[in-house]
Amino acid sequence: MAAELNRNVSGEQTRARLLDVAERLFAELGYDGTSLRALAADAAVNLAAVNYHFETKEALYAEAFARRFREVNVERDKLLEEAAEKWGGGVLPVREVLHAILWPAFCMTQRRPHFRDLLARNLLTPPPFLREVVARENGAIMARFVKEMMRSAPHLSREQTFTRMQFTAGSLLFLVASNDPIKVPFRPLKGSKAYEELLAFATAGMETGGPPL
Amino acid sequence: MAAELNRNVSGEQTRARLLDVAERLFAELGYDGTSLRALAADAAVNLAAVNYHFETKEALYAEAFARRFREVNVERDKLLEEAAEKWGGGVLPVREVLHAILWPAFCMTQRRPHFRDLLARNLLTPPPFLREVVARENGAIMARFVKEMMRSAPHLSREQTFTRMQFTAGSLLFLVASNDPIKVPFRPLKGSKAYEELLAFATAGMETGGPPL
DNA sequence: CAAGTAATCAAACGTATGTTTGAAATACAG
DNA sequence: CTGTATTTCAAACATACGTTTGATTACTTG
Repeated sequence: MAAELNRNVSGEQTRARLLDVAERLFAELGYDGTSLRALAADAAVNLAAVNYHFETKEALYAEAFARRFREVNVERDKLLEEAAEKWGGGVLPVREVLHAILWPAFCMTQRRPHFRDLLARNLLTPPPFLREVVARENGAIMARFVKEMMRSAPHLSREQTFTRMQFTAGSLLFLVASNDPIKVPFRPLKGSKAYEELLAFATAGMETGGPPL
Repeated sequence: MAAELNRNVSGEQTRARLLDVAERLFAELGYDGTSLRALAADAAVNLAAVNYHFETKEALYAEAFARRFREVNVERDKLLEEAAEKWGGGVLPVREVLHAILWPAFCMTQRRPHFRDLLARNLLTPPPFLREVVARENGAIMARFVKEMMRSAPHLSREQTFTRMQFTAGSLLFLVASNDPIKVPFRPLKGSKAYEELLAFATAGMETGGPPL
């Protein structure tokens, strides 16, 4: 009977430490490149603690990624709702819809470089055990924003809208992902300059007419 | 002395079989997910053949990826040269420059789904031993096309041009990469329709004015 | 044919991995 | 304090991996 209430005594601390270290190491070295021994040592916990608190290595990896990903999507929903209120039920400008989906992800990747790397690793080619999670989570947010975008860009078909939203997502990821500037005689734009550029690019691409059939 | 000429007796066959199987398995299962034993078995060669013909697993992986990547970039250069001739030294339309860089990659990923998956795995988050190769190869092609694009889009700064070319690359990758349509109530555009959409999106994004400073 | 190089093969080496186990320690309830 | 559930710990388990080795076969050259 003495349960359900004494959860956050000490176990929560090691659990949290494991998640944080997992986020960093998995981001830097990938899933296979990170051993649970190195992870446990870095978190200063016993090796068996991983299996005790997360059952398996895969579950730890999935949780480390999914918790930030969900944060981003919650924020996206919030921004979209706020924009909808601001425009009083009317049609949102394309730029406003794009901002709602891009800004939370941009902020999170700027604030947390490790999540940025996890995103780059898992959005296009997630490990098999993560495919379902990514597909569901990303599918839900896509469905919501495509529906909204179709109101803002009525010149696009359903498939066109979805496809161009994919372009937008790809642009975002390539902007934030660590292209190390070595070997390239350019420095990419940084910070707000970079975000303005992304928004301008995606808005123009979204607003342009379809190809001549 | 009896060397340098009897190279393609039988060794070339196993070498080629290994490369083809490597392309497929590495694409499907990733670098760590593919064991040399499974690879050799699939290619119907002895396990030690891999180390004999390629020295290491990493070298095999790098070669399997780089050979197609180089094919694409050679084609890109060719298309850009042809376009330059066609426009007689004048300024190329933005759309023409984009076509030269997008079309070869689009074709290759359509014809070879395995290379498409390798591209998705290695363009953003390559294994450490491949970072230099990708950076050099991709950096060279980027430098050439940014230089050309700056003539076609003189309203953009050097950094803007580079950044928007990154957007374009991201759009391309997200178009071709296998987003399995499960969990999403949309079907992405396919084939030439999809390519037209990509070109329209990127052209509009490239041609739009910069953000107000 | 004879000699020498290239290629194939079965077997073993050394090592690193995720997970499990059972006991010891810690914290809390009655 | 006593007893119970939660958490930590050192050790071992079972297995899979990339690579190397040394012998054997296939082939080309002189």
